[in-house]
Amino acid sequence: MDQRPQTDRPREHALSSGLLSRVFHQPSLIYFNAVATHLSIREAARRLNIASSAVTRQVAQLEDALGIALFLREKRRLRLSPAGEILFRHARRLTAPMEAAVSEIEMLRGLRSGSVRIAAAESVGISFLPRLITDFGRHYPRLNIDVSVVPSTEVIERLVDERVDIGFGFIAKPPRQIDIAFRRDLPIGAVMTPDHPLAGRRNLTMQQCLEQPLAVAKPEISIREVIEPFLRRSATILPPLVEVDSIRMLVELALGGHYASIMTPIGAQGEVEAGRLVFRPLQDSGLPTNRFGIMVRAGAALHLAPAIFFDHAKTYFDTLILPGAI
Amino acid sequence: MDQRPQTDRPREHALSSGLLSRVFHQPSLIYFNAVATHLSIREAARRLNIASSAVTRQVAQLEDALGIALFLREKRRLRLSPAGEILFRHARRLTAPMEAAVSEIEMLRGLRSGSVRIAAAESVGISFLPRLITDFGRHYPRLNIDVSVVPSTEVIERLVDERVDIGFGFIAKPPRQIDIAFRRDLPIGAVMTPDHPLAGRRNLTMQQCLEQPLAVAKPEISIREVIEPFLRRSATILPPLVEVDSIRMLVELALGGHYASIMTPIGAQGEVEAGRLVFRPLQDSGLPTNRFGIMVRAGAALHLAPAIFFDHAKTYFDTLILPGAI
DNA sequence: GCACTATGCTGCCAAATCGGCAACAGCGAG
DNA sequence: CTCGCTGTTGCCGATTTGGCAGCATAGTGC
Repeated sequence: MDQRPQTDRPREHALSSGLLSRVFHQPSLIYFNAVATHLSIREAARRLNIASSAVTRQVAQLEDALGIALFLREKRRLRLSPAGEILFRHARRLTAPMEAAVSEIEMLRGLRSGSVRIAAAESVGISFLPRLITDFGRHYPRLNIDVSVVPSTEVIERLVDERVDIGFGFIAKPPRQIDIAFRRDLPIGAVMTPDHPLAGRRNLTMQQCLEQPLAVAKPEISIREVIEPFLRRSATILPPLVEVDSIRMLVELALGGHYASIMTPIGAQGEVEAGRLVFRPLQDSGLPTNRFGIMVRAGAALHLAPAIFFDHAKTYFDTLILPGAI
Repeated sequence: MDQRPQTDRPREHALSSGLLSRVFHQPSLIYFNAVATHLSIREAARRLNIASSAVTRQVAQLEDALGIALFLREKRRLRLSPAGEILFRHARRLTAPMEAAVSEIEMLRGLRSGSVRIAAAESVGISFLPRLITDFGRHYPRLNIDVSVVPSTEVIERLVDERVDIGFGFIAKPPRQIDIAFRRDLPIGAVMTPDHPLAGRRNLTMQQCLEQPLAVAKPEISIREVIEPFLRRSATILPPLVEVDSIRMLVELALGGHYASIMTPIGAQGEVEAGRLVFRPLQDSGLPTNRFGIMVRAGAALHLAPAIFFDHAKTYFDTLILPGAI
C-alpha cells in the first residue's frame, strides 16, 4: 500500500469554530452548550441552523447518559440546573485545546503563516540551530524565521525589549523578566587535538592547562565570567593567553594543535565526533557547569508561531544528547 | 409543561472512562486517540471492541476534515505524522474537563461520596457558613462536611498540618504554605446600640471610642493584632477595657447598651440588619482593613469534594454583599 | 376574553452515519 | 512458498441524526 502523502486531502479553507466543534464533539454536547448559552432551545436551534426538535432530543439524550437533568424547565423558560452548570463550566475548557490543535495543523499545512524571531549565542547558533531550523522549516514551510547570532548578554537584552520571541544561550544570572523554559548543564573543559600533551592527562585542572599555550574567550562571552576566578586562582602570574570573541576561533585554534581552548563541548561537537578534537572536562573543585537554556519572556504567552517553534525546540533538545551533558 | 425532576433519569452506575468519551467526543477522535496510542489500527480496534474497518474509516474521515494525514503509513506500520502529534498532544487535554464534570455530577447525584473538612474563625463560622453549608448540602447530599470553629490562628495551623481542607478566617500574615484563594477587605469599626453616645458621631476615631466603655478582642483573636497599635496610640494611659475571646460576646456586650465593641461588621450583621445595633467604621489614619479570606494549602490540588465545596464557596462569596465590604 | 406569537416536546419518516462481515493486497518470518 | 499479520475497501444492516407537522401551554396586545 503506498504511503499516503500528507497533502492528499484538499481542504483549502480554515475550519470555523462551528465546524471545528462538529469534527470533534458529539452533537449532544454542542447543542447543550448552545442551549446553555442562550437558555432557549429555539434560539439555540436558530443559531445552529437546525430544527428545535433535534436540539430537544440531543439534550434529552445527554441527560439520559448522565442520569440527571441539565436544565430546569420552568413553564416556557429554561434555567441551567446545578448539573448543567457543572457541565457547562467544564465544557468551556474543551475549546482551547481543539482550536490550538487546528491552528497548529493549519500552520503545518501552510494555510496560516506567522513569524518567529530568534536570538542565539554563537555556539548554539552555529551548532544546533541550523539543524533545528531546517527540521522545523520542513514541517512549517509558511513560517518566517528570523535568526540573530549575538552574545549571550544580548540574547537577553533582545528578549527583554521584545525584539525577539525566543532566545538560546548560556545563562549566568537571568533577570526576572526572563523565564528559562529549558535548561541543560554542560561541563566546562579544554578542547585539543588527540596528540596534544594535555590529551592524555587524567583529572585535568586549569593549572595544568595554564602550563601549556591556552586560548580563552574574551570577557564579553559569558563563559569567561564563569572561568575567570579559576584562571586567577590557578597561577600567581597568568601566562600570556590568546583571548578571542568567537567560539569558532577557539575551535580553529585548538585544531591547529598548539593551543588548548577552554570552552564547553558545544561548538566543537562535530570535530569531537569526527575524532579530530577531544574534550577533557576540567576537574577543578567548585567549577560550575555552564547552563545552556531556551529563554522566553516571563509572564507573557507566546504568539502561536513562536509557541509552535518553542515546543519544537523543547522536544528537539529534550531528545538531543548534548555532548558531555550532565 | 411540568418541570422535569432532577432524578428522573435513572443511571445507577458511574460512567466508565470509555463510555464517558463516547458521550462527549466523536468516534473519529476516540479512534484516532486509540490508534495514536497503540500505533496499530487492529490493536486499537481490539481495545475498542470494534472492527478494524470502522477505525480505518473514522481516522480517514478525520484526516479529510482536517485536510492532512495524521499517520504515516509505512508498509504495515503506522507512525504519527507531525499533524497527528499535534492533535494527539492537544487531544490529551480533553480528558480532564469531562472526567471532572462527570465526577462532580455523580457527586451531585449522590452516586459518589466524599468529605470536606473546614475550619472557620468564629465570626465566619456563625455568620456565613451555616447558610453556605446548608445551600451546599442541598446540592450534594452525599458529602460529609466536618466544621471546626476555632481562632483564626488555628485555622491556619490546621490547614498547614492537613487536618482540614479549607479555612475561612482573617488573615494578617499568611505563611507561605497557605494560598489565599479569595479575599475581601472589611472595615474595622465600633458596634453599639443606636442610642449609644458614639452612635451619632461622624468620623469616629479610636480615641473617641476610648472615652466610653469599650470591649475589645483578646490578643488570640486576629483583629486584636491589627487594632493594638491604635489602642496604644490613642490614649497615653489606656482606660480599663473589657477583653473577651468571643465575637459573640462582643456582640452581646454591645447589645447591652453600655459598651461599644471594636470589630468588623461580620458577626453582628444580623443585629445590624435588624436595626438593633449600628456599625460605625473607625476613621483613624492608617488603620488597615481586616482581610477576610478563604484559605487552602499552597501548591497542593484539592481532592474532588473539597474542590467542589471550594468552588461553591467562592461563587457564594463572590456574589455576597458583605456588610461594609470595600 | 380572544387572537396571535412564542415556547418546548412528540410522532413519524427520510437521510446520514456507524460498524460488521468478507475479501483484498502487501509485508515479514520461517 | 506458505502462513500470519497488517491496513483498506465493497457491501449492507443497524443506529443515529435531523426535518416536518402538529401538539399543549404560556405570555402579550388589543
